Amino acid sequence: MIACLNIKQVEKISKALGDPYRLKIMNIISKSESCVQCCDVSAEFNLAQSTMSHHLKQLIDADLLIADKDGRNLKFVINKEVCAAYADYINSLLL
Amino acid sequence: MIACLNIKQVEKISKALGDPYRLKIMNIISKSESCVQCCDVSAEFNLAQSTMSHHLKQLIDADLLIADKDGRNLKFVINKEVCAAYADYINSLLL
DNA sequence: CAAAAACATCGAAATATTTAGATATTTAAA
DNA sequence: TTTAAATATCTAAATATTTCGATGTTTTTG
Repeated sequence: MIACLNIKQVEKISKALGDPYRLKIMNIISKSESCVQCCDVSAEFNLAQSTMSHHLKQLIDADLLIADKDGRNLKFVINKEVCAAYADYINSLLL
Repeated sequence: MIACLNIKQVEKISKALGDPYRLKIMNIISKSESCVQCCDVSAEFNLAQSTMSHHLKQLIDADLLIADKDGRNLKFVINKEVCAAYADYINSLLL
């Protein structure tokens, strides 16, 4: 039922999560009721816009976030399927 | 019931898992029936001994592996509690 | 259409990680 | 007790990542 990730995907996801800013971004988006915009996320950190863009790209490239372009804004949601599959992979290590 | 990890621990664990060799090490140790020795792990890879030692250290420092010194050998097992707590953290992102 | 807003991309500097070789330490075996 | 085996540590080179500023693109607004 849950998608299965290969080891390369797991590596990429782990790498994406291995940064304090990107972890916080995941938390912010996870906790928000609705979609979160890029500038909402940026506002939380003291980082250049290009840096934030880079971090978000890594989360999107790892399929942890789904980005939806809405005019000149980007909105994000957690990719629940991939997060669940990743958690599943980790849990499979302890079987 | 499951231990709760803080964001710094999650970052460290993610970083530790964000490398192909270290992921493979986790898989090898996970799949093995009994304890795995350092030299067993090294034999699977074409890496210098010092490099392997470095990778194993990172997994141990992240509390993903428990090392047990047995004479001049090191034996490893998966730290199931920490792995489970990590998977739990990931799952908490999709609530 | 010109200006502004939101985001992406590029280039370069700063920093961190990976890797190997040399050497050290600890324990077992001869 | 010398030697060998297993692992750790140190140093340095190679490589990768992070960060910013400058600039580019797209879309909205005046």
